[in-house]
Amino acid sequence: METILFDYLAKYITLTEEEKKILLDLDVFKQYKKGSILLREGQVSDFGYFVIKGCIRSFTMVDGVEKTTAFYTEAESCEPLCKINKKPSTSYVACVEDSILVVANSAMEVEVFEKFPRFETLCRLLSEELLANKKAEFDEFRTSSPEQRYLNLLNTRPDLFQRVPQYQIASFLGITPQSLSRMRNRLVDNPSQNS
Amino acid sequence: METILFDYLAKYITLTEEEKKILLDLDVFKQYKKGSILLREGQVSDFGYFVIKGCIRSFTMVDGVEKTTAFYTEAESCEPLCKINKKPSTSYVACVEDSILVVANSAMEVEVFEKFPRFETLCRLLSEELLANKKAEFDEFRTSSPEQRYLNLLNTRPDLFQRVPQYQIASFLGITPQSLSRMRNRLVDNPSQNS
DNA sequence: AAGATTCGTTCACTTAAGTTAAGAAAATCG
DNA sequence: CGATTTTCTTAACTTAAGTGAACGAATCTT
Repeated sequence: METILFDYLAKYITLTEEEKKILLDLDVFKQYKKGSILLREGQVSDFGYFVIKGCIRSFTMVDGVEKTTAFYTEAESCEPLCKINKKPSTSYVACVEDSILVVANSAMEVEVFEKFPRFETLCRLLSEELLANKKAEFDEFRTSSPEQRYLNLLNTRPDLFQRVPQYQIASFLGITPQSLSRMRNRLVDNPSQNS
Repeated sequence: METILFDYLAKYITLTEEEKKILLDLDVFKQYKKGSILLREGQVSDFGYFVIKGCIRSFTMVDGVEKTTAFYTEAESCEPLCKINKKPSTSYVACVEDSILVVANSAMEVEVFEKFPRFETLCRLLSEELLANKKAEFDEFRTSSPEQRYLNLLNTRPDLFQRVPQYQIASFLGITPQSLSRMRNRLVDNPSQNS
């Protein structure tokens, strides 16, 4: 179980056994059942989540309708906005599947940074990389049609279609479930511009 | 001129005079004329940009058409993806106006981190905050119609409409210039749901 | 100031997404 | 296993965005 976390971190720095122990001693591995809500609108929470196994999603409620804004699966991490800006959350975070997560708050991070200063470099690099990736993903979204976004998601995250209800994928693509259903028919009837 | 930079940084940590001097000694303030291209598709560059005065934008070329993906104005910073992943850039960065920028690369950052370790904490916090903001902005985009995005941009960055050609704003909103022009007419004829 | 280019608007037409509603299919739960 | 709830699909209609083309206005250039 820890190996998923340490393999992920190994891309940035190699941890010593002692450093690994510091992390494990924090007792950050938690299990959640499908449907568990980790963060609610209005809450101010300090916790971030790293997915060991399973899938979590964030969404907002707009006029009583869920709008899914992100999916996080194995080796991805979710840092809610309210953790950074300390304001009540405007979104929800919930488990799409039974999940095992690393759950940590800012106090735990500071504790680790003190015992183990290299960890802050790691977090900086990680956060810079996540930012760069998020920008690239946003650029892609901004410059694509719903159909291109759908085909792109099929290529980049095919697993999501097996794990997640379609209406959640639809709002993730910025369209209604009806449009997604219709679009898929269009594409099988006329499989022209699939990449 | 430096005050814009230091005021910005003051939100995160208060710099000593000595620390300020270290930054100024790097000689990072540069002037560019409107239209200057800072980064081209295919280049691998290590530089990031912080806007002191002026406006820069990033865009990609898709089938010979520019797609604007970001505008950066006073006290905003632009870290191109190629700086992080060291791969050839897929996008351009250019000056929309005559601009004064802080231009710095990774080597300069490392130099500062060594002389002045608190700067790394600052960069981590900054980068975490930028990531959180980018996610929020993306969420907003994803869950809005083009019209809502336009009204939202009018509220949040009204200055852009004075500084930037409309066809660039159109692709920033994810639509064509024709659609934007049409939409504005619709809204003045029928000023119903403006916030 | 004249000429060239860029930019914004308009128009007619096509295509796709939103909306509302209904029902089928699948998953969940007792 | 059957009942209930959730999810997906289909359909008819409405609305808005994409496309291609044309033209005038604004802006650069020299």
